[in-house]
Amino acid sequence: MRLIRARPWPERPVGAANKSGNDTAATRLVSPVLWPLLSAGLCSRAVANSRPTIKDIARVTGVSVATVSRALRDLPYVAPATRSRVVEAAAELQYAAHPQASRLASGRTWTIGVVAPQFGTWFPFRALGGINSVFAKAGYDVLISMMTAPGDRRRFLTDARSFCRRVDGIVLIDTFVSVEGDSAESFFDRPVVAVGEQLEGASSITIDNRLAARRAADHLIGLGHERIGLVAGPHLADLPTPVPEQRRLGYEDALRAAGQPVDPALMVDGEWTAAGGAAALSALLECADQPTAVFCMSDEMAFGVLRAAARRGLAVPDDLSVIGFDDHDLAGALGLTTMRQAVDEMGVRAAETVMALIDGEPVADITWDVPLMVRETTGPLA
Amino acid sequence: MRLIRARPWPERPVGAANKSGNDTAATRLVSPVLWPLLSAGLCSRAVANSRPTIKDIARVTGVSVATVSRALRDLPYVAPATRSRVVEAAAELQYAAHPQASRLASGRTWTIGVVAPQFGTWFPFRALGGINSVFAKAGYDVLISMMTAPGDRRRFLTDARSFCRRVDGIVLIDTFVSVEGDSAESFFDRPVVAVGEQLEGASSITIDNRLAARRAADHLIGLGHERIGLVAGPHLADLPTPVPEQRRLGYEDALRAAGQPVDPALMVDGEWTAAGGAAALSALLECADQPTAVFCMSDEMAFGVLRAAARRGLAVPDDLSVIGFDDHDLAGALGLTTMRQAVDEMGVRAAETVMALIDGEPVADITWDVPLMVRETTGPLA
DNA sequence: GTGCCTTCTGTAAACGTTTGCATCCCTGGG
DNA sequence: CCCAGGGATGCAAACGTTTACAGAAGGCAC
Repeated sequence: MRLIRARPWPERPVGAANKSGNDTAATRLVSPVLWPLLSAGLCSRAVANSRPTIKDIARVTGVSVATVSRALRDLPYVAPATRSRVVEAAAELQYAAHPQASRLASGRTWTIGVVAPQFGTWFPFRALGGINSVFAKAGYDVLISMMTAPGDRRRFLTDARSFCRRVDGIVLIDTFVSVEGDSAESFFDRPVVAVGEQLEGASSITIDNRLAARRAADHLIGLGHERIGLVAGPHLADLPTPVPEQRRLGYEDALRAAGQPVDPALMVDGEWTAAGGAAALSALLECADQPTAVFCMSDEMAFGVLRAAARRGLAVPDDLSVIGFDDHDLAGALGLTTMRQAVDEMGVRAAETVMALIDGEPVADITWDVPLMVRETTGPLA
Repeated sequence: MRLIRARPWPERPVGAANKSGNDTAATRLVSPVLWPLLSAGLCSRAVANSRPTIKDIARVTGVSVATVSRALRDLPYVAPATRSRVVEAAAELQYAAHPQASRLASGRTWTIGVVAPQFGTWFPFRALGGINSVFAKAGYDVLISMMTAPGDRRRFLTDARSFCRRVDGIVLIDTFVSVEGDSAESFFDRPVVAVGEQLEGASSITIDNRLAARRAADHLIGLGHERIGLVAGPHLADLPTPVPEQRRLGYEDALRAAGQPVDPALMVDGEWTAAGGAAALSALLECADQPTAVFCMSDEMAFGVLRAAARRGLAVPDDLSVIGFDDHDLAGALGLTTMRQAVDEMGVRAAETVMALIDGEPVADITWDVPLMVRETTGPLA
């Protein structure tokens, strides 16, 4: 991709030339259209700085700024001939509206805020990819913001209030913020869509974690396994998410429905990381009655489990079946059986939902399906 | 994290109440400070909408808006007593400056644009994490933008020009944009820092791909390997990056320095994906003279190679040594020997560099070190 | 011809800040 | 006592749009 030169009249010593009007042809670097205006001293600072304003277009075309504004925004009540003259002049001058001015006057920012506790982990990152692709097409800017635990509450509130004003709508990703005594929409004063969580006053795009976990465990049970370990993700101190609990409950649901005992010794902590998953498998294998299958609450932990199994010489799935949760980028290539959480698609849908809300259309909460992806790490009990 | 109620005077039917002044005590939901102003009809629309402006603070404290503006921004020439009165009133009214208005008047947007060809891949994502953490602390907003091949050039240019105006500085991640006939800085009219690429007129944070690749191959050579395969990433059609070629050259440098032949049959395409890496290993193993070690241009491809090796019953590193490139999140946990490209640190540095440029400080280009991380997938020739 | 739409255009007032300049007051040196 | 100087403050003009409102011109029915 090549960018062509964007500034046809660059770096001229503005103030002097503009005011004294003693330019010679040699120093003329301005657009032919603009030149008469400049030399007549009719030019605003912005133009001299090579940024034409709506006023300059008005002067070039001989209409008022109001008409220019209407013409460029495709509003009605502009004569076709006038409109095309204005549009042409704008193109010639390479006019682009000053975003801040337009926003101040109209109140519309054409920006969407995407808020996540962090942008260093798989989930928000994948969601952001989907979200961004939609907004880019629709002409919205995407402003990202990490919502961290408020050390200074007053500062935090000011920031949050200020943030809202910069955007037309908000997408929350896994923030698990509870808005005390107020709905999300009225707190943020903007349409809000929550991905991966339920929030009062916000539309939500979620999955049924409990059901999905149950179906993962059911898959193992269906293969004949009777000792099924759980590699759980812990609660994070500053993130009050119900997700790990829901997945644990789903796992227990499946065991109970199958008449299997729920054994705390089979439930270990994997820290949401591959290294944690590897350690978790070691812990599980120290059980007197070792599991023949393991359900991991995330694919990353499952990768760790697979690695640890390989090092111990356990064959997967013959000696040990492993199922994950997420359908991480690498899961397919590594053959991991898992529950597919289509985060990018959820992000796309979240973006579409925000835009619908902004346009005043009614929307419904969505529970996204979590299909089982059977690959090569699960098999029948040997 | 809990958010306390942000709007002490919500949802009152503004126009009517404000103008007619017939409010009863029962409908009083406004702040005690604000109430007298409201009932006296002294209130601006923004306040009635529960957004106090600088004018309201001026009225409450009995000073001019200029003084309020100065006081809140810690400018000199404000009496301590005045300043504290203003600050208190602002806190009481939960005042936050209107971002667009402030930006229009001052020209400073307090926003940084981060541009990448896509936000769905490992590199820009990790970089964004580092970049965002810095800017969040420094009080900058982060605006992300995908730079896609311009289908409509005029539209693209307008967009680019408009984008620039929204930001104080720009971070380019792996965009490999060439700015025809103009330097990046003058094209964008803003300070520009490029991560992972060199660009005229931009400060760059890069690695020496050729040298790093050479050191990866040297590591294998040092272990005694004499048939070393290369799993290469292809050029992507719309992304004219020199990276794959540089890494290939580094690989060849190492072979030549060791007196080993450069055999085209040992260089195969891995498509930058794990699946592609797996396929690439299959191709390599069809050589008459099979490689005993493989250098992969990315960790993701290396993961695919490891997986394919395991399926074929090849022991790593005894039958096959594998080295990757990147130090992907999972590389450590999976024991992959690799060249560490500390993308998040590079992102942090890029962010700091942009801020330095904005503040007018001089900065130098940086070549980031790429250390060898020896783990468990490489070993001496058996 | 008159009155009334409709279409088109212009005037000017927002929008909520920042900032150059003028003014006022106070202090201290002469 | 006068005057210079500087701290503190206010006034008002930007900044570049959008938009309510007014008015002009033309068409049409009566």
